[in-house]
Amino acid sequence: MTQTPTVNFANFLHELSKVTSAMKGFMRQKFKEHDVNITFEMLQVLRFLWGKDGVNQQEIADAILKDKASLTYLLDNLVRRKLVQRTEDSQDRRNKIITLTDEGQEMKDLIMPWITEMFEIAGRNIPSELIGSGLILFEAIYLNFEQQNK
Amino acid sequence: MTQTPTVNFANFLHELSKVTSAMKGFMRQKFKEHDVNITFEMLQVLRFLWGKDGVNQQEIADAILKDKASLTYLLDNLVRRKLVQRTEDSQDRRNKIITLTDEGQEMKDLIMPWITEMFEIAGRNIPSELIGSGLILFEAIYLNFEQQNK
DNA sequence: GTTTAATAGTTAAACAACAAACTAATTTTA
DNA sequence: TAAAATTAGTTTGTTGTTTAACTATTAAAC
Repeated sequence: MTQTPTVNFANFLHELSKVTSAMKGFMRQKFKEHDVNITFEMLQVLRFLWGKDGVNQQEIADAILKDKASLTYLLDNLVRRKLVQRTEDSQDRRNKIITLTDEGQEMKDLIMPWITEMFEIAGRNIPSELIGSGLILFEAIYLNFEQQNK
Repeated sequence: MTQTPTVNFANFLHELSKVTSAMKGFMRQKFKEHDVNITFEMLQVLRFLWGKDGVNQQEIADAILKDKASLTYLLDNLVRRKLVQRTEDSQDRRNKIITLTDEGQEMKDLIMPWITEMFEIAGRNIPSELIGSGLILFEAIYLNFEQQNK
């Protein structure tokens, strides 16, 4: 067990924010260049649906780490843009089933290459073992907080 | 030079979000428990000022990675809570100098231990070399995006 | 079987982020 | 020095997040 100096961790958080905003910024730039009127957060929803369509809001929320109130709001905006639609689930009327519209489905072909490009840039000249360490590190930190909240 | 699979990176982003929200959640919890009416973002401003008081808004914005419009808003909220004050800079009247009030200064003694605790929890049982790898990784990713935007 | 729990989704209010347009002050440059 | 460019800060509009209270529906417990 090693004691990690606080100052090191403060740096860590700072760099982490820089990476997050660089990635968001990259996508925002792409959207702007191609006149695609969506946000990074809406993309998170679409990206999930491109992989698995026809689920309820809670499942999307859990998958992309947002609460259900945020999802309601995000989906309102996606419905307004005619990219997804809500249907009531006749099996369980508490659920609303979210499906992509044709337009929402088609966006995949346009946008997925940008995501690939973003990850390609991010990982440029970085050994995959280093990415692996990052993953292990994140999981360890997250587990530490989980442990704390028990 | 190793090619990093996209799927790996998507995971990376996901875990990164989990860590970020665990940390924000931890602080939010502390604030709530002790009836401290500030947010994580306001804390970022205070934390900077505890280290260096009496600077203009842009310097704070650059240091904590926010744009100046967000800073205007955050400072409005901090002024309303009587934790900081704005003064016009007589040397350069474009500037507004931000200083802590006594109350804002005193909060340091209350809150800093929570930040230390947060970092202590985060780093529990994590070798400092792994944190070091994380830092190197972030800096590399960030530089990749910087390079891209030249 | 009726009461109680839990689950899915919505709403409202306060807070925050981002872009774009704006004012005011200072610096550069021609 | 006068015009142009830069810098600091504000404002507005749209979007996103969080908490808490709320409705409706389903499942569990008694």
